[in-house]
Amino acid sequence: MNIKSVSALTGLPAKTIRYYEDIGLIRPRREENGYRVFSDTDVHKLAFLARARSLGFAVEDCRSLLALYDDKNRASGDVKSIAQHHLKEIDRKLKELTTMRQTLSELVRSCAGDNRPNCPILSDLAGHGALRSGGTEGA
Amino acid sequence: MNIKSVSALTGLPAKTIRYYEDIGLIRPRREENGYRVFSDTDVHKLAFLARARSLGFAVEDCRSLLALYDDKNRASGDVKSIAQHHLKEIDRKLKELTTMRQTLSELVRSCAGDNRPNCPILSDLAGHGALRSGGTEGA
DNA sequence: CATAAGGGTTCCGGTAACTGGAAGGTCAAG
DNA sequence: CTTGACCTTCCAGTTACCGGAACCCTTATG
Repeated sequence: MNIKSVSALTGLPAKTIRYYEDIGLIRPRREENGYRVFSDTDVHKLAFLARARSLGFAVEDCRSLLALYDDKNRASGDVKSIAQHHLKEIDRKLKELTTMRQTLSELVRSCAGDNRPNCPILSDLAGHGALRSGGTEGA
Repeated sequence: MNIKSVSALTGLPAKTIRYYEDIGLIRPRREENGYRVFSDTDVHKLAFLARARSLGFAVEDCRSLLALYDDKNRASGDVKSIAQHHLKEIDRKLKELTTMRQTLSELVRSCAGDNRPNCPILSDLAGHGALRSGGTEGA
């Protein structure tokens, strides 16, 4: 199986597949002419990676997950631990984005969005920095 | 005002302030000895940038926003347009993260997380790639 | 006067996870 | 023999910085 077919099969761009080889996530054989040859196992691993990445796992997490997957003596606790950590990260990002969204949507709502210069969005951006003092010189 | 004070005042690391100068967001004067001297205007701009960045605006958006802020003949519509675009991006990310969170939390919940190897998380990652066919060679 | 502390400066490299593009080899078809 | 579709490697760029090295300036102190 050549890279194009694997790409079609896994949904991963060929560039990404080469990259994954570069960083040692897979080790496809080579033909005489230098072309990569992907075994079913390689394809399976790539599909695994694609799925894990789509769930937002970092590539290094994916490496660990893949290793655990290969290890038939693994403890599911190790897997769960990685997933929980990732889940926390997601929650952190969600919280941050939600806060941003809240503020930003209020600002957008309050802005006329016409030809006039008056703009609550800019006022907020400019005004929030309540600089205590320190300015001893002019512009 | 030297960089340390400005850093304390704006909450931006000195490194970041230098970076913002590098990419042309501010242009502080220099003393004879090469030290940066920040005017009140510089500090104000940096506070503006800090606030905009905290709302998730990309640095290039910040550049545009700063330009609009400086332009007393701006149209608030231009500002609003940038903000709305950013808001859409935030919504996109929120949606993506929410989907991830949903799947991931189910997987985490379903995993025993003990010493046994059986793991629904790994099963999901491995199983989702329903490879249609194509495998003509073994590993 | 030497030096140490605590500023400041520039420049280089690294981060995450790829993506785009150049330059060029391989292979089957016409 | 050339065209076109593959494949290869390698280099650069992306985003928004951070860490660290190597070095300068200033002031205080023994």
